Amino acid sequence: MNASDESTMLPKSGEGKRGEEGYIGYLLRQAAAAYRLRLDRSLSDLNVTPPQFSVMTMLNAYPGQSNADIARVALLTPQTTSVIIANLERAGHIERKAHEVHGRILQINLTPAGQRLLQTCRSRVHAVEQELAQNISDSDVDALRRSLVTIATINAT
Amino acid sequence: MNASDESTMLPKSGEGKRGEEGYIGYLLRQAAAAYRLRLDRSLSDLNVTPPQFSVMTMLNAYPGQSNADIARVALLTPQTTSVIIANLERAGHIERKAHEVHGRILQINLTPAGQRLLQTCRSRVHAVEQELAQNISDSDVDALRRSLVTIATINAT
DNA sequence: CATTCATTGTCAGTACTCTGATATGTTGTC
DNA sequence: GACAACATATCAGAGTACTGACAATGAATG
Repeated sequence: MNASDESTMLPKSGEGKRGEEGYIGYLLRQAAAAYRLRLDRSLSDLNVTPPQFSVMTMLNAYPGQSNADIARVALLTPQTTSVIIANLERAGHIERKAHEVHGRILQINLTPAGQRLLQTCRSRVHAVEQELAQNISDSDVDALRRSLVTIATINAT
Repeated sequence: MNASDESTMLPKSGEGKRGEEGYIGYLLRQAAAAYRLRLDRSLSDLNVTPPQFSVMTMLNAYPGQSNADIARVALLTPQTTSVIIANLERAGHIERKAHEVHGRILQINLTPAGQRLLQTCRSRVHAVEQELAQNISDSDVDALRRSLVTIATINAT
């Protein structure tokens, strides 16, 4: 049951103010949440979250980075990445060792188990990505990527 | 200082795999995080967060909804909106009262103070929205809205 | 009427993400 | 060498968001 008697006044998702006429921030949040949820479920049996997959992908491409490096690349704060990296370390997917020269820096690398896990994750993520691309025209996908990069870059502190 | 000796190998944000060629989920997450951060800072002196603004906007448009209603409209779980609504209630921006007929439902409404606050928030959010729209072509904004609605709606449970 | 089912609200637990603050290590300047 | 400036890591606190589980209310079915 609905709380109001005029429950028919509630627009359905994707219509009116809740659709293409709404705030961009609102649409952005919902789209990101929906996509993340799909990814979440697709990776849930592997006990890997989308942010963890992101960090592992970066460490695979650029091994030996520090927590601060990861934070810069991911456009996140060091405190945030610290939590994600701590969870990855606890699960045995990554290892940290002190930098030879710089005593305070901790260099991070994927463990062999982490590399194998990353491979499995990658195919899952690709599948979700494919599914998405099939529901949007190619030209819209191009515009989408362009716009998202712009939004992410405008005020990237 | 950088953790690796080949620090120049790190691509800058918006370039290569970190740009228009990367995962859509990755771009989506970064764009949503960047936009949310801008909104966060623009509203910080009012002690209102973007999700709280969303909920207040919905309650203004459709007064008397329940927590479960809000969750459905916002495409979030009731647990999530419950926390947001509890914070809004603690701050005195909203009020909850039992439904006359249905004993368990709690209907939510903005307080007068909450309505005034919403007006202030709205102008701030509009400004951020304007700033964004100026950096993206009109046709790309249209495609962006279209794509975001599609993504948010595809598997909206 | 009794049982079942769906809805509502909420508790507990986990993870992600921010701000603010603190301690430690490196570098550059005097 | 002493000191200031910067980078790194980390602690604490708050808000957002999920899954899983539970009790209470109302509706539907037998």
